[in-house]
Amino acid sequence: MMTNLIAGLRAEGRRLTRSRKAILDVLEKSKYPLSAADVHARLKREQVAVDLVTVYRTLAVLKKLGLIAQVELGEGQFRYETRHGREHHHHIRCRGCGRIADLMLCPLKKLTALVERETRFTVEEHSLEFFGWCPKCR
Amino acid sequence: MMTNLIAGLRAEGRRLTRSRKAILDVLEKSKYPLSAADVHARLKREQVAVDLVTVYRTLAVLKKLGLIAQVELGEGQFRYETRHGREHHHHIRCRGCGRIADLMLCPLKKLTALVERETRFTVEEHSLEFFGWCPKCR
DNA sequence: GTGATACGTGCAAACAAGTTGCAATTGAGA
DNA sequence: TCTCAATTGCAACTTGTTTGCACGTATCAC
Repeated sequence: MMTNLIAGLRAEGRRLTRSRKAILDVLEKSKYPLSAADVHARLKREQVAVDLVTVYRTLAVLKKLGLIAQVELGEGQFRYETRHGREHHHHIRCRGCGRIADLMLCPLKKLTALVERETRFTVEEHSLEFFGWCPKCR
Repeated sequence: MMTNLIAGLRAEGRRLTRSRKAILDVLEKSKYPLSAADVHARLKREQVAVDLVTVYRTLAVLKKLGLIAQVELGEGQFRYETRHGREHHHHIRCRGCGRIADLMLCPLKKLTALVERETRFTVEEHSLEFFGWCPKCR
């Protein structure tokens, strides 16, 4: 949210701009993760003129600040969603219509520790996605 | 493996070709999932002349036949690995060097049932990937 | 408030991954 | 061996994402 945005940007000597606010705002309002093109289209719909390139650059900044998360759902593109006010969660995507729903669960705490022990990697993040058919497409 | 390949192809009125054998073979030999470009490079190294386009088309066929699985590891590209002789498993990828290791575990049976009940989707597949730092890059 | 400066933006162009159209080639059944 | 549809290679294209550069503008010091 805006407080975090300002603080995060400050901390890196970066600036708060109209575009950044607008892009974060679009993501905050969406119920599911958006692609760069999605964000761009929504900004246009709201009469906010921001270049697609700026959307990409801004998403990179917001991601680095930890304000948004990058998600891959088997589409060959990235999607982004806010972290603000949302619990850690995962997604399910319909193979028919592409509908995406949130799953407010994550039982991987213990598993992460196990993975670290087994592989000697330090786990920083994980992604868990389900794919299937929604009621309408079944 | 070849028997499955032949049977699968037959069943769809498709043919067994040198390229298809070679591509499946490359995937069988790899210890980690490969991108289309990786497969292409390895074929070239083995003096097997196959166009990159054919690699893409073949990967699509093998995937449809269920002989290989498509994996996304946060790189903005797809990777593929054989299913033959390998248990269902997941991966961990190093944020430093990109090294990919297999994780021979998957505790999601129960969770899948839970997801189906909650979302009313029919779950067909899931992906679970970890990201972190390998011992060398830490 | 004003000015200086480095960060941010738009536009065009480049890149990278993956796809498509089409003519030439080839596997597999008759 | 012949036939014919499936397969392949090549070129061109599409889509998603990144980069270079000149211009614009937040922010800080005064």
